[in-house]
Amino acid sequence: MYFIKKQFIYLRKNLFGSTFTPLNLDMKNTKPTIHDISKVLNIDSSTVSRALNNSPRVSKKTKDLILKKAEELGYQKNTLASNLRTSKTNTIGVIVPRISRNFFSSVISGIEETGYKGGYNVVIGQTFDNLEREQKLVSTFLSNRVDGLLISISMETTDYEHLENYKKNGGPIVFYDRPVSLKDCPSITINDFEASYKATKHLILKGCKNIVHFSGVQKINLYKNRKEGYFSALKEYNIPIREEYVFEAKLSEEDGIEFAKRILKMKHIDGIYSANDTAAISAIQYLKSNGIKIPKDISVVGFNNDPISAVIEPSLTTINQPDFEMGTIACSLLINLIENKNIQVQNLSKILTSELIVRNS
Amino acid sequence: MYFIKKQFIYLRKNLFGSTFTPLNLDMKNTKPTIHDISKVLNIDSSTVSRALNNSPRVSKKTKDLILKKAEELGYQKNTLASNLRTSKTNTIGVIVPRISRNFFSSVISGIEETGYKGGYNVVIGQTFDNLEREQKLVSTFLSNRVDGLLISISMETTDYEHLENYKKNGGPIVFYDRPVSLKDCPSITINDFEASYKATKHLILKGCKNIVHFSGVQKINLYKNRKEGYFSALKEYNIPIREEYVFEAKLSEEDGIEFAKRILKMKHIDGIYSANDTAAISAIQYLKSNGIKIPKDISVVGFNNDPISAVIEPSLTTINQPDFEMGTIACSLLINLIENKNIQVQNLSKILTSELIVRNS
DNA sequence: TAATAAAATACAATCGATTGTATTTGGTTA
DNA sequence: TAACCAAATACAATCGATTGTATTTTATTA
Repeated sequence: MYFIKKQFIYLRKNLFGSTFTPLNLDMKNTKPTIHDISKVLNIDSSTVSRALNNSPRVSKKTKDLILKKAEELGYQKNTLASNLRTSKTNTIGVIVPRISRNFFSSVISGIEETGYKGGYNVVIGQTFDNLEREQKLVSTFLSNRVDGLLISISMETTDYEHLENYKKNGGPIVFYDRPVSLKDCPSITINDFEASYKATKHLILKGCKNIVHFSGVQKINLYKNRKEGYFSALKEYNIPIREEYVFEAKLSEEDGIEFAKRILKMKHIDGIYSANDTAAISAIQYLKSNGIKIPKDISVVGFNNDPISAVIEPSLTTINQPDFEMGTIACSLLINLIENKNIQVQNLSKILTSELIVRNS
Repeated sequence: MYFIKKQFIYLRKNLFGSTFTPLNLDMKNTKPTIHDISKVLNIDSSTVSRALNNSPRVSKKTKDLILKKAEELGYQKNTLASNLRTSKTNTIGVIVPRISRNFFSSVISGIEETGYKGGYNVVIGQTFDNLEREQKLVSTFLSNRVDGLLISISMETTDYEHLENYKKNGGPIVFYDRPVSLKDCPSITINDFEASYKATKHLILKGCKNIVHFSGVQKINLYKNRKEGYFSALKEYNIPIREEYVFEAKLSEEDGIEFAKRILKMKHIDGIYSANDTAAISAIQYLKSNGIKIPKDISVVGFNNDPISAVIEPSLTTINQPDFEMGTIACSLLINLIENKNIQVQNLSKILTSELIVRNS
């Protein structure tokens, strides 16, 4: 029996073209498996597996033998098989609105850094702020058995069934930047309220009386909090709160231009606090091209500290967020949840602090 | 036998807490499989599998029955098992120097777009221009049995063993932006030579006589080609080629500043042609802060058409590349290679055309 | 109605690694 | 040297879906 097996291997390795080759199929799949190693060395595949995983149940002598042969044959573990058996993929799914936004790509870098250190692969998907895409991504991640999910929800997301489904059948979820209050799902966010308060106060102290606020979709807590912070500063300085001073949109470049047009019509606006830099910057450009002097006529504060904000003239006063750090913290928290199933999820959420960067706008 | 099986299912589904439950293990893994459907309906699992894959070998009647029950049980295919059996993952691996660069995130968007349309998941990894990271990523993609690879190599990559290994044991490779001449691996690039020629010519026609060139690592063809294009324009206008006018580095922000310092020392430089916008922009800023007028004293042309290039003052003349398109073309070519194993790989490479965008620098 | 073809379904092996249990080997003690 | 224990290894089931082959059922024709 042993001899036959050994001979079989021999044929397989050396007589490809020969008529003696058992099956042509063998030519396709030349990748060696633990069974190949097992047959060549006449050692059971279970021992081979244990040796490759450095189990204490295998003697050093056979371990060396197996490792050497594995190297020699160019063996590489078939992760698919391993994952199937252990029902663990060592993969983290990341869902992000769009990677082209500097803030998000920095968060991703933080996530990857921590993920790789912890032995996890990181898989990234973009939603482009589209709900359908988000659902599809979550579903893909679920059927690919990603061990856990890091997500910043899309602007269109109001229904959380896909997330609840993942939580139930997939694994833990950690929200970052744009949280959702879902049972047992912690979130890593920044102190939007305080940051907004500081930003608005900065404008007030510079003498602005009529400050508009560029805001995003209110279903996203982050934008609500930023609006509240803006209100709170106005209140403190006895400036009347006027709902018509709050502009809502997706805060794209086009939205910024749209808002700038509105401001020109309103005539008496002297301050802008925008919930992101993208809209602030396009608004500044439009206003400048229409003869408005920044900051003489209108002062502007943005949010995110995009690289462009330092380059535009005048350079943009904005809020800097600990983006990379947000990624590392969210990721290590998620890994913690994946590996310690019985952890208490209460009080795991974290609010990071951001800072106002005063520039020339 | 049948009855026992059926009863087993019954226990499993309804008597969780009961002492009659066969095994506690069952409580962990509640995700239904085709075997669960098979048992409940008393239909063989092979038929269930075929029904779910809409095989013509199953009658419409049983198909409906199975699909309904699958829906009812909340069945979701275990992709791991499927992938293991078919040894296909329907996944494309993308390796990118860094996603934070606008050019690359646009390429990725193009790749995702095409990938999803073709039924492929897209997995992204960043190298940060580090060889070790690149090798690790390729190895991870290989052992995760990604169906094909799209890669823009890192600046440190001079040895291609990891890629050859993937090609041999993994699947097809398509290069984009930064190609490597590896057997049977086509590439999608842009006409760097012509674009550079045009950019340099533009500076010459504006009256520049002493034009320096910011270049990248010469091992990367792209930078070599851009340098050649620059030389070729100089030659055509009988401007002496001076090797000391070519600055080489990784073209980071810091490199741009470093280069600007050199230019200040050289005194007589009146033109800069940079192989990317990042370095061009930081150089402009440094030069401006040192009293140089752009473009009066020194004219500048960049490469990439980063969003910042339109915002900086003066706005930067640069080369716009069809980034999104590069992604879609590279991806559909790769899918083609994955699905048609016997395709002729000759002449599949493609060179896209880019255009000079004249602004105020 | 019997014979036959075609359609529908069941059987069983497989993908490659993991892991609980059983068996063998080698060393130690009485 | 027999008895015993621990270390090392082998056996066999399993993860969940797929797929070639065999069998059963149904429909069709003579």
